[in-house]
Amino acid sequence: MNKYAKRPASIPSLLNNAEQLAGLSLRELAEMQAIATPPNLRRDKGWIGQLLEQALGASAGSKPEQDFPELGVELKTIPVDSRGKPLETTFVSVAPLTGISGLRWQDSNVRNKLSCVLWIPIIGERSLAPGNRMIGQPLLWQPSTEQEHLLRQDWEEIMELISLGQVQNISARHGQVLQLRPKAANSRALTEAIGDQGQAIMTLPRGFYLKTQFTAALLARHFML
DNA sequence: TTTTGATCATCG
DNA sequence: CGATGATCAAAA
Repeated sequence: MNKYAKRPASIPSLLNNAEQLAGLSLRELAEMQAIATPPNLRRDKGWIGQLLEQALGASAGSKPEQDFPELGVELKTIPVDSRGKPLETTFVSVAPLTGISGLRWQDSNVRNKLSCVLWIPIIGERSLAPGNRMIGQPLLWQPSTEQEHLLRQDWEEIMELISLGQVQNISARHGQVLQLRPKAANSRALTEAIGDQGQAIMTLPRGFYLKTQFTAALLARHFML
């Protein structure tokens, strides 16, 4: 493993590359990549994700698609404590707020992104400096039948409310495993949505997030193997 | 401005 | 002390 990471040609090779990173601290990986380690994440909230993307040869930059489109794999880092429990909900994708009539689960961004995910746990409490956090054992995951059913139910319920102009009445409590929450740099960043009379309104952009209970269960299965 | 990567700050 | 809602930075 060096700083000139190649795009893996296959899923097994990607998984193998990820396994080679397990046990390293983020500082060690950053040094191998010749990337500076920030003292905290206040101004570098995407640092961990970008570090792993580069190390594994993921597509550069921001795209609404998967990180490894030719493999159909999405890369996600997930902060966990020393017991492997997620510290945060996991962002999945921005929620479409307009032009959603006829949009089906099968064609949704949420399903597309979650169809195959390479999870990389990052072990370390918030108090731990980013460079001292450790890379955990990766997990290649595809939703089970039950998991996909839960995701679909939540997604369909939330999308129906959005299409009915109820965006502003949806709280993060809707849904069992998937939640809709604001996703914006600040409260002034607005996007178009449907109002309760069917009119166009401006509102905060929203994102779909996986609840910690869901990701915890998903990781627990792996850690117990 | 919107997408990516997320963490921060506060409340019950 | 976990969940919810708010917010941060970079790239395109």
